[in-house]
Amino acid sequence: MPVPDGVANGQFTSQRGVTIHDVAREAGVSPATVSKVMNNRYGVASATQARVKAAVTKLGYEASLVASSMRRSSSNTIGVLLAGFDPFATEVIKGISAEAVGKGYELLAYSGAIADERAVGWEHRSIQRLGGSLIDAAIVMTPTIRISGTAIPIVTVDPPAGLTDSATIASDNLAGAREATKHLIDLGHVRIAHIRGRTDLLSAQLREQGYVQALAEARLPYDPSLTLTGAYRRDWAVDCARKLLDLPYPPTAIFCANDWSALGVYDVCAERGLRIPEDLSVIGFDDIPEGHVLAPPLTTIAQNLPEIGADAFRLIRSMLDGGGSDNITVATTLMHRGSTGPVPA
Amino acid sequence: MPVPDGVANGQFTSQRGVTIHDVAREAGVSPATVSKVMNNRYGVASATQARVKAAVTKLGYEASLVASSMRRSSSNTIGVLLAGFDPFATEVIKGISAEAVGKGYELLAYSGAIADERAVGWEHRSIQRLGGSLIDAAIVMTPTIRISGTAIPIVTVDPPAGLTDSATIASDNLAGAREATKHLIDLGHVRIAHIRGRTDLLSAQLREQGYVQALAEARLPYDPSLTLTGAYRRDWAVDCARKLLDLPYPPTAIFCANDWSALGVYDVCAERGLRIPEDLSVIGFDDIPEGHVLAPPLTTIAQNLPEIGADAFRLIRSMLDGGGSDNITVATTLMHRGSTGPVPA
DNA sequence: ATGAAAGCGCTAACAA
DNA sequence: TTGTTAGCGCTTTCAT
Repeated sequence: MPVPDGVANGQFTSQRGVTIHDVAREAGVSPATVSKVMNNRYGVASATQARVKAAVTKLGYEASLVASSMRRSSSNTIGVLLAGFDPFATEVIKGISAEAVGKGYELLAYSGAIADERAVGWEHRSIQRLGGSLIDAAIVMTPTIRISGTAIPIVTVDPPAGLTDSATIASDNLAGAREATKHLIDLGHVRIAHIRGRTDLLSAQLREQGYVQALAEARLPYDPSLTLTGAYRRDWAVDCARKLLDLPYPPTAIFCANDWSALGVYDVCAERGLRIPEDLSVIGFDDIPEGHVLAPPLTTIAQNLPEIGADAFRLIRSMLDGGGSDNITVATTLMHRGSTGPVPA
Repeated sequence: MPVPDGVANGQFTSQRGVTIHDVAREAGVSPATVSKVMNNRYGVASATQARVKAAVTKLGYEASLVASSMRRSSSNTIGVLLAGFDPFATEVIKGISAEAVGKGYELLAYSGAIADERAVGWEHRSIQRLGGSLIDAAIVMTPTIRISGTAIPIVTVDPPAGLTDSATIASDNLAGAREATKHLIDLGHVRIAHIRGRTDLLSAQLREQGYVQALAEARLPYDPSLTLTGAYRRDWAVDCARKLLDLPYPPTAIFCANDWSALGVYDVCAERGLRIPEDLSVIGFDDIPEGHVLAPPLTTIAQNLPEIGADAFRLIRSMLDGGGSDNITVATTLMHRGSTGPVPA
């Protein structure tokens, strides 16, 4: 194994990188002066400035983010706090990142729940550990609990139920669910089932509510036996679909609270030889890539995840500038593909 | 706007969060004792321990990552350094994150190129700023330059040309390109063009090399006029495709260095009324989602991005444990979809 | 215009 | 068993 230049022993022990003291020594000035030059403060002779800059370039010095953010109040960095880099979080991050370009902030995505199994409360830990020094503000992705009493501005993406007093961004789950259900109604369906999500999550509550509203708006009867809990899980949805199809008067269409649940419905149709959409219409929510490659491709309600991220970034910036909190909702889009069709004759 | 508990004025000024001193005061001990309790050091009376723990819980204290990593040598955190959260980087991160679960490390993805326009050299800056204190090691995504003389172990994903002396992970671009070309040859094609990528990148060089090798292995003539530079860009590829099809003896198949280039070929076929694959076979590289929804869906060489991430994590861990550097190559997969077929009669 | 000194929050070494 | 001291790298007064 070749030794990189500048590393003495090929191992990476306590080597600390080049510090402000190294630059000061090289330039023959004090660390304070180097700091002034680095931060463009007034009161440094241009000759000294040049000497320091030369030393900085020669040594490849960059101020340690840790040390400077510890001393300063602001680090110019916005934190994105998440439990793990799942597809939802990463799509939102792409939106944050795109919006952040050229705005003068660095982005730092921190996944602090990976180390220990403390699943609940990771967001509090992450905020405490990074807040106030390393990051000036945080965008928290789908937290498990209410966050309160933080020292920095927080924007919550996909908030838990009951969190309306702080800044939040989420898809318009209510309108999306209404549109999904209305789509089935427009196709002539009258007996429409709903496989709902995790009832402890606000998103699932709103999607169910949208379903109920759409039925009411169309003056269609609401049959409680047609709503089962799939908990956003494919395996649970399989059970739900079986029960639904075993009903004496089964539904002709199912609105699934998410695409994973819809996949479960596909499974059951395959096992029973039911054709989609001829025998049963299926609509999902989220628009995951897996839905595209299904046969037929899944009709679903797409979330605009990058837009959620962009909104989150704009909101956190405005809060950093002294602006107030807000609760933002992002429009969804009906993706009419192959899994929904007219009611069977 | 409601005021979160614990924040005095509704604004988030210099509020610093709860420190070790607050806990010490609350428990009636010294900060050092609190530190010992937090880090499970021996030599603390169990009564004191209980008192400190109670104070910690009451105040919701978590040690500042910045302060502790500044004092310690290790922070237990692995950094993922990137220019921005693009699709390539995020897919790899998913793999890193999945592999990191339960291994006792935190993950910190830092995008330091967003703030200023210093496109080249962002990786050096990020390493200097975070290395040695905030992160114990770094996985650097597609750097623009050679990295050398770092104080911490570095693994490079998708390295630039000429970087073989340090730890690297990349797709097996050579074998993938060979397989793509061979696929076309097996279909009976003899006149196969190549729209190559950015010639300054190692990946593009290897893909072109694989194309040439496959031709040689099949004892097919290599015609330099059939290789044009698309620079991984759709618009450039459009020009390339036009030139290729205007040739007196045009190719019957095109191997594109990436899927974006293949999209450009699709554009040209549409504008000229050429059918894919009846009139022209097209194969790409990367397997981006956009390729799935094309008509016909794009045949391509899929990179196993999550596997690249997982390998990167494993390698960096082994280096942290004193292991040596390595150059790892990850297998690609031919995705035979609709855009390649037998040579036109 | 420059440098000395203090201190951000934490931990390791040492003293009591 | 506990507390005191020093210092990580940096920035910010405040002297000089």
